[in-house]
Amino acid sequence: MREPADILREHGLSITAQRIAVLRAVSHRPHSTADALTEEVRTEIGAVSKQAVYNALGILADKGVIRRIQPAGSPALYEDRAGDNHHHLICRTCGKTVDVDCATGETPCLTASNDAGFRIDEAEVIYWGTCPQCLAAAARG
Amino acid sequence: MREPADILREHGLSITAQRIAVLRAVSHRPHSTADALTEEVRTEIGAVSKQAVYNALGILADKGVIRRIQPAGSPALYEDRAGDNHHHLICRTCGKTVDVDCATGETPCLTASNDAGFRIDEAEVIYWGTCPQCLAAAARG
DNA sequence: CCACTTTCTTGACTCGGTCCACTTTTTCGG
DNA sequence: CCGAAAAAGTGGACCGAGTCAAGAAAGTGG
Repeated sequence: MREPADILREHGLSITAQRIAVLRAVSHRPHSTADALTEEVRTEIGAVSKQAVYNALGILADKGVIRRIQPAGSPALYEDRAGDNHHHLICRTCGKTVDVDCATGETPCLTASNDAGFRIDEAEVIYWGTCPQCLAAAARG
Repeated sequence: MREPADILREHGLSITAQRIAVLRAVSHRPHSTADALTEEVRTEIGAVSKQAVYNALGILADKGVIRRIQPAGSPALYEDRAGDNHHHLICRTCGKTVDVDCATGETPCLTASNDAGFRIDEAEVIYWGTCPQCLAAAARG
């Protein structure tokens, strides 16, 4: 990821320590919750309000700089890989989340079998399963 | 859907007025929130506690009788079409939710391009877009 | 450097959902 | 049928994630 300040400038956003730290945190720890990112930001700049973090995450997600994913039964996660509409694979046991590219190409799966007249702009895909570690743990008993 | 009481019996669940009414409500109004279903159940049997509804929805979803979907930014929705792993198409503007069958077959999309060693058991797909009505409304301006 | 806009802070609050202690129903063996 | 024992339901407190709102503190542009 490029310099956080540049990214903010390019999107016409004011440049603040909080936003820069949030961007760094997302980039450094993708697939983290707002809470975890707040922690990370605090270790970097000392203090932030939870609101500032939500604010930054919200506007950055709006601008398409970062991406928000909201898996069922979990708080929202944020990642800096945005704009390529890749998908996610989540472990039901430990919650580990990994990126997956879609087999069908660049802007994948954007065609439903029957679109019912909708204009579709995004296909969100989450694969649920069990990660290798948890599989091994289960096998051991 | 078959007789609610039979369904409950088949899954070894006690037969209660609340559960029957919940099943009927889900069947009658698919893609509803727990709250809306509680309303529906109340008109049918007079009163239920919110807990009883959550309880019934939870256990029925566990048994695979109904399916729970949790779109980003919305409370969970429930539907009685379960077990065929179909997908959903949701309007960003009005929230209308419709079912879509997957183009690729019976148990669709269960293969990620790179499974990272996970054992995948479900592929959850949500198409986001704008429904015909909202498109028309936007065009009128 | 100053006015003005944007952002941050703090703290209350909402919403969806869960927990818990207790009462009511169901179920099932006699 | 009847009467435990088990399963569900009730009501109310509670929780976590996220939002709202008002005032304080930057950032921005002339």
